[in-house]
Amino acid sequence: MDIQSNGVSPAKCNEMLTVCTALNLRKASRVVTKLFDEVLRPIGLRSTQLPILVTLRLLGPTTMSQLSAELVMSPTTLTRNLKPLLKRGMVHVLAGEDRRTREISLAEPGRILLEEAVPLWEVAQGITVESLGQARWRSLIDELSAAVEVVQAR
Amino acid sequence: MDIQSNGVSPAKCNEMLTVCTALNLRKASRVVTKLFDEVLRPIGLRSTQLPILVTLRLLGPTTMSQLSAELVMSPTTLTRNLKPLLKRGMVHVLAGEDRRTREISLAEPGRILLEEAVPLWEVAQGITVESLGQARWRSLIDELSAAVEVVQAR
DNA sequence: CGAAAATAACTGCATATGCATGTAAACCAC
DNA sequence: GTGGTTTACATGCATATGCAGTTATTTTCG
Repeated sequence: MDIQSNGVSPAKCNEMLTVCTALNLRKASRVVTKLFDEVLRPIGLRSTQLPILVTLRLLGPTTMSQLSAELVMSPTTLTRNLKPLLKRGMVHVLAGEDRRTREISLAEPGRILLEEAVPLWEVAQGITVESLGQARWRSLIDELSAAVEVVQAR
Repeated sequence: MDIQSNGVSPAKCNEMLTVCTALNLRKASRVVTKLFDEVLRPIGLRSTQLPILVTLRLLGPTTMSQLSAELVMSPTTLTRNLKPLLKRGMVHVLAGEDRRTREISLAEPGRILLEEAVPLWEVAQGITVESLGQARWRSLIDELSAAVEVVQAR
């Protein structure tokens, strides 16, 4: 509404910080990831690594593409994220039948680590649910799922 | 319920992937960040950098601690995130009166870049709001804010 | 005042994230 | 069946993220 601009208005700045979808997601992501990382630290797992083990347990041997699609993560990122798990012998990576592909699978130590991780995950998960309250938390999860679906499909 | 364990049950794995607060936040964060990055690319700004400029515009000259608290970001991370902006001359970093601190401020090119960024931000923001629908989006923002508050205060 | 404690920021390390590009294998068309 | 296209994955580059530990300064207290 200003006749001559003196930069973006404070009001606009406030609005951007308050309602920005990306910023709010990133902030919440940082805070919650930090919580899960703390709880998982005793067994040396990161928030990003646990879902990889869980997905492998569920899918059985699979390819990079499949796994990255399942995790909604770029194949590039998955390549790197597998490295620490591979170094610790938690997963196997073999050449696939189609020799362009890799066959990723959960190694025995990974299966055991996953078992150890579940109770810790329950703790971290419980903290988030209780902190937000069941109703609010349920709502959050629903909307996050919806967001992933609709924005990705765009 | 199994009498003898054969690893974490598929049902449990499914549950973890579906309801994990950290995983859902990270997935949504990746997808939405990617959208904002795409839209902001023409002016060479990342999703993380825009909020820094906006916050500086709002706070005026400030310190690392203040800025990082405002952004809900570790001071460590802020140190690195400022580097690309500093290299491009978008921000000033001077010694503070208390010589342990730095005085961070928005440089003139940063002020201009911020003006260019606003209409692009509106586009990305609009896409997320429309994709989710006003009601769902509003709800999402509210719950994300709540999540940051309660989990951080924990 | 001077030593210990507290504070602000940075660095080394490890991982996370994705674009652009490279490489190899499979597929497809003629 | 060979040459172009497509597919699957990896690498180089740049940034994002935070812990542990370091350095410089300030504050606190005997």
